[in-house]
Amino acid sequence: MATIRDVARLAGVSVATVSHVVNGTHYVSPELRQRVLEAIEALNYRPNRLARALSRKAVPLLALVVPDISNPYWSCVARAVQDVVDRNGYSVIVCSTDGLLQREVRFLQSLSGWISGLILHAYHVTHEHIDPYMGEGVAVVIIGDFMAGHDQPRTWDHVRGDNEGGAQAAVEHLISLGHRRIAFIQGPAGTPSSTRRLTGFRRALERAGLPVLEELVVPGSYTREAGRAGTERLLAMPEPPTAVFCANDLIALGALEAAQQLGWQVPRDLSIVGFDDIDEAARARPPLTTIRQPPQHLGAVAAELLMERLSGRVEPRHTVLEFSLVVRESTAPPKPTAGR
Amino acid sequence: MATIRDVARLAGVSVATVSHVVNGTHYVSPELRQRVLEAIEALNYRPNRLARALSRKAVPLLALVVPDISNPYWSCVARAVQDVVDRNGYSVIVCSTDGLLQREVRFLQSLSGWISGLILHAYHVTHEHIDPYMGEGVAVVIIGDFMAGHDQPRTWDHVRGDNEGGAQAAVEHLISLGHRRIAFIQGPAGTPSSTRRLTGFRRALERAGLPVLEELVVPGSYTREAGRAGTERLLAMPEPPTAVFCANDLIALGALEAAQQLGWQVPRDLSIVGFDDIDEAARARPPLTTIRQPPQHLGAVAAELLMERLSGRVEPRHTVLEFSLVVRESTAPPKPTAGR
DNA sequence: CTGTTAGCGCCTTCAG
DNA sequence: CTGAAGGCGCTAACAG
Repeated sequence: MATIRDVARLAGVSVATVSHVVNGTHYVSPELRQRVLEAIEALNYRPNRLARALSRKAVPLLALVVPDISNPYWSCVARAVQDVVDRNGYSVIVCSTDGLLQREVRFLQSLSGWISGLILHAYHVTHEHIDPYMGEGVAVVIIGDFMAGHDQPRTWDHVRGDNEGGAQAAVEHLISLGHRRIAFIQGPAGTPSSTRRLTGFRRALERAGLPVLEELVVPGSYTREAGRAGTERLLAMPEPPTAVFCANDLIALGALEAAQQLGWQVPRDLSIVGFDDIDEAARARPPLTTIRQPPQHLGAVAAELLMERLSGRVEPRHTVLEFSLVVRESTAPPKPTAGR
Repeated sequence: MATIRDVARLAGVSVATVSHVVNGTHYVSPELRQRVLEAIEALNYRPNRLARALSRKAVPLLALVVPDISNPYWSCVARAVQDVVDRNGYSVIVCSTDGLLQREVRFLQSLSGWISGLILHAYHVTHEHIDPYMGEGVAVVIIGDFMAGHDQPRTWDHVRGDNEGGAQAAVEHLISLGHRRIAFIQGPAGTPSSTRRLTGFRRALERAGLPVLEELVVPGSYTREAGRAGTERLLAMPEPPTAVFCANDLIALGALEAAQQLGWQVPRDLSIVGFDDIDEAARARPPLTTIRQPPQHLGAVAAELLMERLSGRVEPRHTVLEFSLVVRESTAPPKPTAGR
């Protein structure tokens, strides 16, 4: 590997000049510039990124840690992050943890010291896990809720959606349509987002003076399959629900498929509402009523917070994204004869 | 951040001594050792990985680039790689490309210069993409087939399964059971693995003197959903196949579900065979007949090749993994009355 | 505008 | 066994 000195020697200039043309950090006369460029070409010189980072005291590498990059929600977040970050000259390493604490920690470990910033959706990980690995130097932004009962992000930036509020609004929409037997298909057990969406679900019911029917709250995960399974189970009940609120759009999409396959018409026989408003939600047939909290927005905001931090801001910022209810065609009043 | 000099000063020793106790690279008297350890503790000293890497001329970071980490096949490969690599003191960054050339290239770009080794399943990427980014210094091992028609891995290590042979064996198994109308649900269009499995499928048919019925070769992707969809399509034909060979186990699992949901009994009404033998294959009901080519093996071999390379081997190695046909309970002779 | 020089933080001979 | 000194490849002041 050729070094900057080799280039300087071949071009007959000093290393500083080479550095300047490489980094565009200073004016260099066209002639010298040309000679330098030729030398670089001839030697196939590539700056050593390690040395550069050590010298600049700044690593142009960022990490994004999410539970499941194959979930369209997260891949959308990732894309948004990359866009913002690219424009600022950083690269980002995306890590998928499958929601496993062990893998979350492992990533932090192996990344520690190699990145200057981190965007993290923490299923499990909390301050005590992160602090030892990510010291002073690194900027951390948390996306999504921390576990309830744990310390909330303190020194870091934090951006999250309003899970409780969104869930509540979704269920209130169903109630206002006249639904009384409303089911909830949950996300992965014990995760902050799903837990909070459940809270919102309960609250809406309580506020309307409706009972929370525990048998209509079924476990799940953030997948289409879980939506299918949960729906099949719900619709097989002696007294099935007339509406189902799903912890995210993927679940809702699965619910839609399952219901249709079983011969139920949506929304005539069953209303379905999702959460997030991923791209596919609008493309479903019927298009999905959902809580809009676009992942690209989340990703962009998180990345921007990170950029700000990296360029000097010190006081932590805590952002709650706004949501909106998007009423499309998967919800309608229940049939006059309740149940089936 | 405390540096090694701070520690040395506080402990009243030289930096070399600190370095030796940190790295266990030399005997240090118990007394000094203790003092150093205490200083490290007191200062919360952590070696700067960048500086260490620059000095040692060796980065302890590796990357694994795969199309889809949420696919159990690849996550299994990843786990195997991590195990091997961990034992050797390396960390590995896992990147999921979704099979997009753009993302493959982007990773190479951003990783270039930060890793000392790379394990890569290339859907699209070839020498011309990789060479510019991964120079002399980095060890590359390719897993799986390169695109046909492109240069095969030259200077790098290469480990792959026998896609053609495996597919051929699978189909021969079906033929030997008496099947004549055999369908194939493909993987993603144009990918090396799926293309080669199709070749094996064709060859088995041809060798047995059977016609290749093009309408029974349906497009797909390496997902359960594709298996479902393909199967629904096949079984809706006026003259449906009596057996279906799936480009991987995930597809086969989807096929199984779809067939059962449509009221077909497997294997009585339809034989199904998969490829790979992921863990779920044996747990399916009925357990899946498949081509065993265990991903953990692939991962382990790839990682070991990488380790060897990193510790000095120079001549490239090219390994073809053996496969075996695992006959379980998803295949049987066709019903006497062919078709349905 | 260009060249010289002193680090960045660590490792590693090489004397003592 | 321990400490001093040089170097990894690059950047950034600071002279000239």
